[in-house]
Parts: sequence; C-alpha cells; structure tokens
Amino acid sequence: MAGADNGSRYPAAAAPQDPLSRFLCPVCLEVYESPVRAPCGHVFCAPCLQECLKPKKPVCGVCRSTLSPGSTALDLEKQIEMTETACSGCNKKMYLSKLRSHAASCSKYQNYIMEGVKAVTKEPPCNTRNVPNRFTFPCPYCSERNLDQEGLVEHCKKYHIMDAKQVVCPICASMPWGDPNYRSANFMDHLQRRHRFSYDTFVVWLLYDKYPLLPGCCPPLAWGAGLLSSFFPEEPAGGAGGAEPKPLDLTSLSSEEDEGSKTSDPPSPASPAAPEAEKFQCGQCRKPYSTFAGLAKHRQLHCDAQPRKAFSCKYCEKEYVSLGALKMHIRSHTLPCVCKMCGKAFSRPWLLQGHIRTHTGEKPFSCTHCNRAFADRSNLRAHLQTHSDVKKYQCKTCSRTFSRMSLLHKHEETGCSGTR
DNA sequence: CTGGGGAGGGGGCCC
DNA sequence: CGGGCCCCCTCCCCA
Repeated sequence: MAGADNGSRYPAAAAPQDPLSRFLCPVCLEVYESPVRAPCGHVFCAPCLQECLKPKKPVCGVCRSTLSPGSTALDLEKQIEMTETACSGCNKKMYLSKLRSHAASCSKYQNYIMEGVKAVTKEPPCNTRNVPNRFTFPCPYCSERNLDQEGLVEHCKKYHIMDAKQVVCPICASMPWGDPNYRSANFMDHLQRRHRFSYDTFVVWLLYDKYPLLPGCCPPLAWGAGLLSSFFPEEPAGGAGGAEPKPLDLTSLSSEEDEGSKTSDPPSPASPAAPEAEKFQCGQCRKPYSTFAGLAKHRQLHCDAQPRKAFSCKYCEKEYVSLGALKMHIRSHTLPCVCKMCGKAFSRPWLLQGHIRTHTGEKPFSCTHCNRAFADRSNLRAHLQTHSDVKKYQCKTCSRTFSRMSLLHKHEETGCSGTR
C-alpha cells in the first residue's frame, strides 16, 4: 500500500501526469476527504465510499471487486495534510487538505474548470477521424459486427466460451485509455469481470452527473456516452443496415451546415438514409438543428448573444433572475458546509446545523399539543397537521384532507373514488 | 396501503 | 451582497 500507487490506480495508458493524482479520489476526482482504504486496496473519500456502498451488491468502482467498508488511510491523510500545492485558478499555495474547500469558493478555479470543459467540448481531438464508436463493437473472435456491450458479452458467452485465443477487447480498445494492441490473456474472463456493467453507466452517472465540472471529469465528459448521446442521441446500438461501426466523425461538424438542413419532419433515427435528423436542440428556444455545429452557431449568434434576463448556472441548466439566487444555487453544487463528524457536505450552514442535530439528538422544536419534540421545524409543522381534523391538503374530487402533499398525490395517483 | 417521522433540498425574503 | 431564516416540498423508511 505504500508509495504512489496506494490510492487511485490508473490504467497505464491513462496515468495522469499530475503527481497529485495519487491524492485524488477515483469517484469524485477531488483530493481525498477522509480517505478510506477499501479491502481491495483502492482508496476513496469516506463519503464517496459510503455512496458506493449503497447498492445491494456494492463493487469497487476501480477494480469491480466486492466492496465493503474499509479502514481510514492514515498514511494518505497525513500526506494530504503535509503536501503543498497551488490552486489551478488563483495559484494560491496551500496544503492539499485545504484545496477542496478552497476550490469550492475560488471563482478563478471555477473559471479554470469551465475553460477546461469548453476546451473539451469545443475542440475535439485532432485525430477525431480515428475516434471509434463506443456504442457497438465487433466480436474479436468472429468479427460479427454491431454488437453493443451487452450483446458482445452475450455473443461471446454463447459462441466463444471455449475459445482460448488471445484477442483484443474491442470495448477497452475503444476507450480513451485503451491500448488497441493489448491482447487479453483470458478474454472471456475479462469480459465477464470487466464488462458486466456499462462504462456509460459508471462514468456518466457516477462522475459526470455528480461532479460535472471537475478537471478529471474531462475524459468522461469527452468520451462518456452520456455526453456523446446528447450530441449523437440517435446512434443506435444495432447500427444501420449492418454497416461497419461508424466512427464519430467530429470533423464533419462543419460550421457551415445548420439551419438549411433542418426539416419539419425528421426521419426515423434508425433509418440509414436519415443522417440529417435534427438531433440537436437549443436549450433556450428549442430550435432544432441537425448538427452540433449548427446549434453552436445558432446559440452564438442568437440565444447566447441576446441580453439574458437570467443568470445561468454553469453546473446545470438552471437560470435565476438574480446573481444572489444563482450563487445560492451554486452552493448546492459546491456543498461548502461539511460536517466534521461524518464528512457529509451541505449547501448551507443551516442545513449543516440541522444535520448536526441528528448527531447530537437535539430537538428544539416541540409540539404544543403532545410535547413531542423535533429537530426540524418543517417536521414539527408536518406533525402539527396530525393534530388537526381538517388537514392542509385536500383532494378536489372527494374533499378528503391530508397532512402532506405527498399523501394527497399518492391518494390521487392510486385513483380517488370520488365519493365524499 | 396509509400515515407519520426523519432528513434534507430549493427558493424567497429580510436584515 | 451575504448570511440567516422561513416555508414548502420531496424522498425514504417504518409502524
């Protein structure tokens, strides 16, 4: 466990240049927060590990081995406290242990992240013509084409289970870190261990959705099918008409093709004769475009250029009428308030205060009717409803009242009989 | 299935 | 403009 490899283990092809990478949690891609070493040897932030342990059969996000609660990685914790670094945004020097909270409030760091994302989304790699399709794969044994990941696994299990030939895994080879020349000694074993789940699911949901703007998230942003499918949403797993798996030719996204290729009736996505389907839609005016470039141009010339009434969140698509409201909202992404007891993070101090009461057992809000106490005023309010004959939320059909909106919704969803 | 409690999130208002 | 507070709401879990 000692040495630089005690934390995140990266595939050789993707080993980051940054010497600090060994202090980065493979889940949140930030400096470890309360690092915990799982039994498999991989280290995660304590809160990240908690998240990973939530599924019924938790697996390590790095090696896919069964995951169970680990032990505090004191060695790493110490190193994080003693290692100096500089903020990528403002260059301020600080210890790694301070970087996380600093990054949450450093506007220059946020800009630095945004620049990174722009660079990734605006300037596709120069060898884009060679970018392989990550939706369908050829079988490395018989070269049957257009198998999606699950299809490939099933196909190989069905037809090649006894085939001992060393072959290149087409799924791994298509990934940005993949080595197209690396032959798997036991491909069937590799398939079943490594590709039981989809990279899309793991990369996009775990990393992109949770930490969409982190520097380490750029590869997932660029390569994760979640993003790709938003650019190429109709790339069917089965391919069109048995054609060769099509490279995602980003260079074809000419800035010249846009509105002209629009049609009022987009062809079927599965149709091979439908390459100009309007796959891209402006988030603001909903205008459809057949190419990403067209959409980008439209946004540049029209929607983005117009004076905005709203302040847009750079992390998600939400917009606010005031900068204050936006900043408040951004806290829900950066979660600057961290509980010292369990490491859980919150957007606002009072949320943290409420959470701390769950540790201390403090219940300052008591019911005047039954003296029952609550830690949260909202919950007291909900409780007070239970003392009332006429509850706040009423069914329009049967006039029955409920103490909570959710109960009313449930009542309506399960089919109100209408009888009073 | 229903009702209730616990925990937490989001937006608005006020100071 | 930021922080504190309030209200409303949701989700999950349990009896």
